[in-house]
Amino acid sequence: MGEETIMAAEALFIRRWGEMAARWGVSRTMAEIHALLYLARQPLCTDDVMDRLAVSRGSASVNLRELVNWSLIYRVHQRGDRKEYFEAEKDVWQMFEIIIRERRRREVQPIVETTEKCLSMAKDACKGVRGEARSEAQEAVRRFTDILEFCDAMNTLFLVIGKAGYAGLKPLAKTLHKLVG
Amino acid sequence: MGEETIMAAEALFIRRWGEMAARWGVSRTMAEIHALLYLARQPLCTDDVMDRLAVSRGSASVNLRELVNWSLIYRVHQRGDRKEYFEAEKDVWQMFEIIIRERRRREVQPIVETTEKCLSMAKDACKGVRGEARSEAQEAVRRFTDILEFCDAMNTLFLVIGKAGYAGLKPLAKTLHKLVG
DNA sequence: TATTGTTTTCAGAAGATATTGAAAGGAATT
DNA sequence: AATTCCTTTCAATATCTTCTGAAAACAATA
Repeated sequence: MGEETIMAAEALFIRRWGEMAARWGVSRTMAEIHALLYLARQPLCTDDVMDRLAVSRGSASVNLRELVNWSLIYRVHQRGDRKEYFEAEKDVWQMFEIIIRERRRREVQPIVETTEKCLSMAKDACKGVRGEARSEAQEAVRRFTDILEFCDAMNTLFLVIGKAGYAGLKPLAKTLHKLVG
Repeated sequence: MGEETIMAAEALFIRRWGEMAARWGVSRTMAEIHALLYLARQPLCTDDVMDRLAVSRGSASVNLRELVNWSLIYRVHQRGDRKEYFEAEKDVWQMFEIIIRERRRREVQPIVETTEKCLSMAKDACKGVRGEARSEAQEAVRRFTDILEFCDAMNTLFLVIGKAGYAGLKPLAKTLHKLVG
């Protein structure tokens, strides 16, 4: 006992981590590899990943590269071995920051830019018309503005959280608790 | 001019909103319907949705129901009309709260529960072994604990944000800015 | 340079997810 | 009770995503 229990716990965690990721638009295998490396005590190579997760070499290669792109794992080398090994970022707060930063850049930036463009179009439309059509345009202006203001507030919030850092998070939350009631 | 510009702006926004959602694991059509209703000045019926987005009756029906389940849109009725109409929640902050609450319940709760179970397994494993195997188990305990502590901190944070409400968010962010430097 | 070990690529296969459209189900009206 | 209008359901289909495995590319060593 002991060894097998650990393996079972790891397998359980890896599976769930993958399932969760799938629901957030991240490939299951990529997340499973990430979880495997997060739990591993030493760097693993492609074959280790293939064996532990039963995936093909192609899939392991592609997903490992993607994880390296996200900076969630690092390439490391072992002296006297030609193989490449991979090691996960183990700091959970760091992981969080990386994921937020990347997803914001890739997935919220575009919607913000589009909404800004839509807002400007709606404002133009306002000028050109009177009556019913105008009040419709004004309504559109309001909706787009609401979205943008929300994004702005969230932006500030994450900026602050980032600055606070992990250490600062708990005291931060406590302070807020008082502040807010 | 004016009318067409507004339509163009709305179409642009709807498309982008759908694309973004797809990357967060939400069906594109469902998000497009949501965006359409968010922008609409009056409630729309199933046929309106079918016409504007060029989707089938089945798809419209399923996705509308799902949006109602999420409480992101409401069923409304128009006097003298047997059709059902749908109206979106227009308060962006409310939308945000609904989405966060639901996704947490559906998608983060499971990983937290699993991790708790994994932690307890790892702790058990610790007791049963000595030497190398034990230090491996201890490492696992640390990793699982890190995840759980992070989730806990995030939990508190969102609790506070929820309490602050939208009105409170901007002053909150400002206060924090000073607090954090 | 040939050999050997390793990683990457990518066309085709498999799998997962979303959509369609027609039929069945409900409910108000005549 | 029959008709009409509207919504839901679901099997078949289409679409989109991910994986596989073998070949090509690359790189270190002999």
